Amino acid sequence: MSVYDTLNKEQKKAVLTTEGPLLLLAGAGSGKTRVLTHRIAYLIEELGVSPWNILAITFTNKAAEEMRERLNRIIGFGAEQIWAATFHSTCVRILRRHIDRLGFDNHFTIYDADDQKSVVKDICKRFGIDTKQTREKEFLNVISSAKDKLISPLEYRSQTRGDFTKRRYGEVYEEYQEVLRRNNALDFDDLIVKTVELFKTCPEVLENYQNRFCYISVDEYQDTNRAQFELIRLLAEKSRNLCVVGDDDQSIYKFRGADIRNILNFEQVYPEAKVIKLEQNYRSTGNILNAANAVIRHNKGRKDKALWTDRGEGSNVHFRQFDTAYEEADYIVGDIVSKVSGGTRKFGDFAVLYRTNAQSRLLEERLITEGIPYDVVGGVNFYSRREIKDVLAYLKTIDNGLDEVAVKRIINIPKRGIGPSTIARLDDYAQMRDISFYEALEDADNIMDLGRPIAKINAFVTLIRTFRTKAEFMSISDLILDILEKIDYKSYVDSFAEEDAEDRIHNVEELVNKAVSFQEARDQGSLSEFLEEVALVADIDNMNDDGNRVLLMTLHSAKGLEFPAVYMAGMEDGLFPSYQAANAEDPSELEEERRLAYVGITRTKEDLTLTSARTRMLRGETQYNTVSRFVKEIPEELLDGGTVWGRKQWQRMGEGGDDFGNGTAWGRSARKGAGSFAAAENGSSRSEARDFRPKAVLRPKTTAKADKPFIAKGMDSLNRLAGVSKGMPKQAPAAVDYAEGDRVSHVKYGLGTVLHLEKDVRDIKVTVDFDRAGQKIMYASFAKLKKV
DNA sequence: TTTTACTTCGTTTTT
DNA sequence: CGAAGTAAAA
Repeated sequence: MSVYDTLNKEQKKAVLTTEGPLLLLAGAGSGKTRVLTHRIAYLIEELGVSPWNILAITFTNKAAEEMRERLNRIIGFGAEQIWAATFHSTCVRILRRHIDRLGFDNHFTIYDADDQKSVVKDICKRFGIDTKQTREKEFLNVISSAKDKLISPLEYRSQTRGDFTKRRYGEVYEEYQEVLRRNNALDFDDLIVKTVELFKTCPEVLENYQNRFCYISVDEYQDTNRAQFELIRLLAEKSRNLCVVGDDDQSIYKFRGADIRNILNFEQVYPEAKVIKLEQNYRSTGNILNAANAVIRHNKGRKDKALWTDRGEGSNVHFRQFDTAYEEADYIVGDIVSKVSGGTRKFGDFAVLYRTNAQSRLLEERLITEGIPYDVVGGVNFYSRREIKDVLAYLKTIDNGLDEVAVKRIINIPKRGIGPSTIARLDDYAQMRDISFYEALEDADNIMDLGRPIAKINAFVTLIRTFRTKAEFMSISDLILDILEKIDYKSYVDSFAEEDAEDRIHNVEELVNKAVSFQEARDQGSLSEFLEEVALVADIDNMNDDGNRVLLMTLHSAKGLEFPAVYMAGMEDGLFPSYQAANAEDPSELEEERRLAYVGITRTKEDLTLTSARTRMLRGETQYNTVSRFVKEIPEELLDGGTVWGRKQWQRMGEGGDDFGNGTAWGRSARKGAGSFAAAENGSSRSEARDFRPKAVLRPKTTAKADKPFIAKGMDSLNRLAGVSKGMPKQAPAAVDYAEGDRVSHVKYGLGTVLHLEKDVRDIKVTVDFDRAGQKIMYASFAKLKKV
């Protein structure tokens, strides 16, 4: 039993409390994952519970993966039988089996935000709704929050009968669901909602899962919404062995429907529930913890608790204020460099956290010029890149012809001369005959007033048919490559994106690689499975910590992670807390921001630095901000304000700064006064070397960003970024100077062995087995492999 | 039908 | 400032 002796008293109690409902209030860094995994191990090894009867739910794939890894390590046998997955993937797995009972086809596709938006856009057009007055996003917000609360279109309508505008929302909601059904598609919220619906309409299916999942645990419980609560409630109804783990102070997803009452009222719903608090923190030093406690104390309506540690005080929390955001970035990067060269830290020890994704840009620019390896988590999701979505739309069309959004996306990609008016005609026809859009395409010959485009449509249908046949026997990666070749995607990309064509092709190659590794992992998974996996990954899931790189991410993405040294940048009122949260009439919005600050602070093990800038460019305008109130909530004795900007000074300035009207100068006057260029250059030219544009050089396009294993290696990568390739041959090389079996090197992946060479229509397809990065397939003209 | 030139508008946060 | 969307021209 020695394994369990490493736990503290409360942790041990939590591990041993296996029967009945259990609420585990686990503060940041209190070892909750450890408790969860040990608890499961205890169930299996000491109580003889079958791994097959255990369900462990998390929010991110990364967390699920970590859970599985740890379980593998501590459980000798059968760990892989434990169902450890996210809410969403759990639901997909269940729905793939049973959704036909709800009138869907089991090959349903999953819609992301883009797809949802185009559905709503289409509806608005048909309903004659002006999307300038009410944006698509607004409708989607309403729909999503209704779904979070398990309110069906019907219920929504009856609840909002009196209100004219809301009735409108109801109509759109209803039609939206109708369209999704026709397209055989589900959005993210539907995954949960439909599973609940399935359980409620098919008791025997529910019972089946109730019998299987005898022990259920849910991580990050404070972030669950009503629908997720209901899902869990149903599953646990029979066994009532439900262990939820959460921290109300870390609830930061209210905007996504998280209902904190799930955790606050747990004991009412489960009167027999036991409650255990974990308050000992094993992560941070005393000063950091006290700072975190001091900040969160300003929130009302939280479960009372205070983290403590028996580690020493550690160093103070650092705070620096700068004139401009450039100087802020400059300082952070410089500080990292000096600590690394001083030998106290390595790059991988650092994380820079910020409120909004846009803030990453400046930091990246500095990091690149300093040649520091870094990763950005988030930003534009890999799978929402235009080029990736194009390819995926082809795959979706092949897999599920009912998915109208996908078909419409690619019907004219590359340009085939099928324009909006033709599509409108096809739409009308489909509507009239009550068939799907794709079926209308197949029926093009019978549509009278179509005219010339008929031939083009037929060609498209034939193309898709060919792909469908090939999909039967081809691997997914080969299918993708075949699609790329047949539609000549490369020239298409060249035509619409001259500058960053290379990056885009690179991204597509990366997708091929993902397909390869997917198939290796799953031993030939189906196309549906691939598309589903792709739809459910978040950016954080792709993060691998084995690179010794500085990490940049939003505070939201940082939840659940920890780092020896953390910078929280942009600690300014108006940015963090955000302008709208600070000015909202509902004080809970500000409290949510404060929890975010709490999350950020508690990511830190040893070194925490808070920074802010007096001036910051936001959408082309200069904004004047005062120091964040969250900084001011930290007691003076825990802070170390540096020599130049002592606390007194910034406090005085902060108070004076209020003249700016909460620190924000929104008016156009600021810009006009400075002249349209001056505003942009002000900050940079004044502070010496900040003007290192042309920006085309440093930041070709956002595409380069999340292309994640991006290692800035001095000039090499700078040249790559600078688009030096522009002068390079666009046309593929007729031959390459390496052959199968040769050793080659790649800018990004390093050394590898050429496995296979294949001549394409206009390029050479190279398969390389890289020592570090594994097997990759790439086009010779873009890969620029060097023989070694 | 496609390309271009111009206008508008926005930033929280994401499974 | 830039992306994205709209109106007009080719």
